[in-house]
Amino acid sequence: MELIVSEKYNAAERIAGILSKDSATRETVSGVTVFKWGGTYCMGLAGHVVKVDFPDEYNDWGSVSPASLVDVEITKRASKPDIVSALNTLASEADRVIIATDYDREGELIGKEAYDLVRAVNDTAPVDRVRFSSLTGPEVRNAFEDPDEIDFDLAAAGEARQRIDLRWGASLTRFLTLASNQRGDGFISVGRVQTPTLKLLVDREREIEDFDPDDYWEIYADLGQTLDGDSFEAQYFFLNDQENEAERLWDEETANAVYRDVDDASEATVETVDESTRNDNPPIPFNTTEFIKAANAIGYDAKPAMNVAEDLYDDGYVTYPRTDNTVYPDDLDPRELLETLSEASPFEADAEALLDQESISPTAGETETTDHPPIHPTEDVPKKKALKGREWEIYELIVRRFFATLADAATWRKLRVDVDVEGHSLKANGSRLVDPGYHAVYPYYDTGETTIPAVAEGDALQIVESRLDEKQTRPPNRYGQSQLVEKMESLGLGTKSTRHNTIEKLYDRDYVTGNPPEPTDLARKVVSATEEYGAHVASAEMTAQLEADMTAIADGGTTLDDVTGSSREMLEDVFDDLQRARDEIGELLRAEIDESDSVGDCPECGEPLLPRQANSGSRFVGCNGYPDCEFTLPLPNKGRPHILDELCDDHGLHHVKMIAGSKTFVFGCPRCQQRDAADTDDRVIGDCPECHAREGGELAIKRVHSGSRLVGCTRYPDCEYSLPLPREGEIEVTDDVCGDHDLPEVVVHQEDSSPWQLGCPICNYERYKN
DNA sequence: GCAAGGTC
Repeated sequence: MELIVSEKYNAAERIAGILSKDSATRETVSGVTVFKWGGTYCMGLAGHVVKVDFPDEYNDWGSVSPASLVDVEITKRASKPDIVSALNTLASEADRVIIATDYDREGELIGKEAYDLVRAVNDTAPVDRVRFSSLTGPEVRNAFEDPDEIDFDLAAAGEARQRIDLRWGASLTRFLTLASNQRGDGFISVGRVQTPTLKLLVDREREIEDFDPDDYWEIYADLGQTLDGDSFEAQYFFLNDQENEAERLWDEETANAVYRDVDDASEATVETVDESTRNDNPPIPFNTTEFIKAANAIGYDAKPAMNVAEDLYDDGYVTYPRTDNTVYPDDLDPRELLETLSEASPFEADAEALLDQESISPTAGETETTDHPPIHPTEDVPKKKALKGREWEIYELIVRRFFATLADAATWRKLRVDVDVEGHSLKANGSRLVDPGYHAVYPYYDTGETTIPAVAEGDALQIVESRLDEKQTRPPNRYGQSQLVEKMESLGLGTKSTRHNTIEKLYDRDYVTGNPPEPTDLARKVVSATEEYGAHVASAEMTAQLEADMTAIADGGTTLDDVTGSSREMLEDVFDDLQRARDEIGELLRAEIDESDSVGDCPECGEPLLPRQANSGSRFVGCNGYPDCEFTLPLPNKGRPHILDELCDDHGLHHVKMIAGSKTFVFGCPRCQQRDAADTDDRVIGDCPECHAREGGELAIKRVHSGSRLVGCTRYPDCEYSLPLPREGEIEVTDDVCGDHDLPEVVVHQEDSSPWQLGCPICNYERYKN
């Protein structure tokens, strides 16, 4: 017996129909419908039927540290038990198995998963792989006549993605969730695709908030043959330094001066009249992104649009809606499809008009793939009554887009008139649609015309009215859903099948609200936390790197283990930083800030000031309003900060104690410490042994940001030479000079103890080292 | 309860 395995039910049905010449019968195996003819069975999977996961004992978030997910083995288990069971049953009896999953990377992995399942119950039957670019008779028959082998390297590339996504996503999600004491469905989710997508929205929101508008002016005049007849609008322009045409005046004085001239004048003289013809080419075929964009324009969000398209596909009315392809395959005969569509009354006239064109040559986009054709209607045309309102609306959009890709270009007549007013130039642009071309069958684009009357060079026109508009530059707009899908596509984030789902997920997780999606406070905090501590997962760069690695795996240039191994090392480093900053991250993410955690109110914005730790490990007091407010104060790096009840008389801030075992000490008011540090002028005590000969660097006693002191080179950061000094006590620089190092001897005066003869800082450091 | 990717 021979077994054919395809990626989905619909494909299995088509393949069975083609290969059996429609003689295949249905049978049910383990509750799954399969197709049978002669000695052949054909079954469809449902995409991935196995799932990567951690071992069961790692499912308890409470008892397993998120960091341990970095190293634990990843297992696979059946996620579609019925289908796996049907495959087992059929595969165990098969003498030959043919993998016919989609012709793309994920299809190769799904095929390899089926191969593993087959091999578990049957270690002898040969397993072949067939690849075809469309589910049509010639393509499919061709592929089965000349079968190939599974590309295990390509499948391994897909598996690398699975493993890396699971490890990073699950471990970081658990870490952030637990660190912020979130419970239940309030978990804080991050991932390679969703977090950079969210960051796009947050970054744009930051841009909008930070936007500083500029004033500018525009000048308009309404011109007519007579003062009370028809008029048209002309706009002032000038040539800027680059000799480009500009309409915006950035200087109020100039704007007023030009406007006075125009306003005082009563006539304009026509200088030039330019007439031209512009071709307006029809749009490219629908891939998923183009479809979502068009559906968006008629009021559908990304996810609902895809849901309707998937329903239409299931009913057989349109081709597969998840595709990157923008080039119709050779086996699509547009004329034949037009004839079929013309038999359906609502489209008859438009289809006939297209069939009457001199030639029919479809447009094509830049992306051509091998798995599915661009979205187009099938030969099976539904009656309008058979569909719900939304379904018909989307179906009509797909039919009309197909029409548009076959239609002629539209032609516009453009008219440009330049006039002179007192030495100033004004222009008017008119446009008229002389041949509607594809617009006749695709009425979704604006074809508004701007009319300008016939004028000739040298004509004098009346200035009916003039206007000085004061305007301001505006911040960028938020991303709309379809723009976001396009941006994701250009960055390689997600796939045709997932982008709309990822956006939906951002809504479900309370990361965005409204439309266009606006990021919530939680989203800003999650993005800030991941930017600071797990930057790789917040950046689209991770995907770019993964794509490159997957290509290398597929080409045999590297291996799955190498790629996942170095990814794990990187994740380990991320966790080193995360563990150190766990408390700070928790505070950052927690919705309500506990007053007892705060040093006081930020003098700049009033938000609570909180002890934090940077990626580098260094501690500081930061404003909870970050990143909007960047106010900080120093903290020592040694020990954990503890907020005391005692308040500073000068600044009203709590004193801070640093808990560090026997080295525990009271740091005091961070603001006083900052002031004192700033007041301490660097005292030069000698030459830098590292760089004085070459660069003239000198050694000075310094107090650094954290409040600790050192002897360091004045050329820091170019020269990093430094020697330690004690934190506490007043430092006296004596006149005694060390014979070995030519530096003064130092004495430290501490409260409650006799002076500490520290001596030459270099000698002191040598002793300390030993 | 975690990701992203298939598909239903």
